[in-house]
Amino acid sequence: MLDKYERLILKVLQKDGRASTQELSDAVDLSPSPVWRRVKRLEDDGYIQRYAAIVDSKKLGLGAFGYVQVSLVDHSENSITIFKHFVHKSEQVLECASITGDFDFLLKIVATDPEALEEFIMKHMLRLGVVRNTTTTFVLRRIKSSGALPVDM
Amino acid sequence: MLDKYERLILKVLQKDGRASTQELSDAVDLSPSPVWRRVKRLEDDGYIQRYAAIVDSKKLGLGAFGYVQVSLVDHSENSITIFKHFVHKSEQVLECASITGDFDFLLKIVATDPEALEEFIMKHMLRLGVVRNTTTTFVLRRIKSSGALPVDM
DNA sequence: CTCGAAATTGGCAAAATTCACTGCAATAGG
DNA sequence: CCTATTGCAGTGAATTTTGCCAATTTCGAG
Repeated sequence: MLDKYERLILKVLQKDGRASTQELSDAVDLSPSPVWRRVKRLEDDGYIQRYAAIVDSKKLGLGAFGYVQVSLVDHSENSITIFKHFVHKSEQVLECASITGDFDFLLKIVATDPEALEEFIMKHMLRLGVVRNTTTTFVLRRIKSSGALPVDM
Repeated sequence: MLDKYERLILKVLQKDGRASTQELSDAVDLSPSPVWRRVKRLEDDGYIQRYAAIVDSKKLGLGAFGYVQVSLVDHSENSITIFKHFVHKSEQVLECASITGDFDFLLKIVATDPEALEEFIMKHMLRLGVVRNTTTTFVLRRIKSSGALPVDM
């Protein structure tokens, strides 16, 4: 599957997505050409989906995070479509997953402040007409965020 | 604070962290040099914290995600330190936040499969001796993940 | 409100570095 | 001994980075 070099490369690239072939070569202790071939393969085969700049939320004035559990009024095709569409078009929804338990979805929401967060839920989410019930959990402090995926070694 | 070009640049770089100055220049409709200066400023001022490769979890054999709410046995300095240390050293813990509500922390965990996820909680987290209680919510399907932060425009 | 000086910012061009990418001989591993 | 992979070297291109001048905006004095 993945050899030790590929695993190392993934590890490094998750921490520094702009590492050049040369830098990777140094970090991984393998000459540039095989490193380059591996990176290319990792990209082509979809191990690396894309690259992204990680932005400081506070600097952007986004000081409030919350997790919102959502249950829908029904589970018709239509309701689900409406809700998913809302999730995808709303930039404030950072993550969304369907989950086990009493609720259908768990969303991670960002906003400038707690009031704005509540407003988002009230004014936008509940107005969809497909949401039966929600439970909001506010983030007091972010201890760890967007940790890299573990690459077994 | 941030002008419209900087906001656009952030928007693009969150989607493509490897966009070159030239590419940004085209996307933002501003010549390369001011674009370059802006990117540099965004990096130096900490708006851009770092760059990262986004890796496909399934390809790595990581097929199980879960959200785990955790409450500690007490809130002594010591217990909190132990728990936080565990969170930071555990690669399987992708996110952690202290939260409002009945629990103290909400963690996002990844594992190869549900059993491995449960094992992680049982064998590793509960063995810390500082965890009183946990509630695990399994992710059935990821609808949206790691969406870029909204940059007001 | 107008005018003009100062400061900021954009655009162009050039330089220098670095980078991606490709053959090929050497090498290692089975 | 054969196959797969490495390391090296080279090449051409793309990228970053800097300096300079023009354009634009800002802002205060009149």
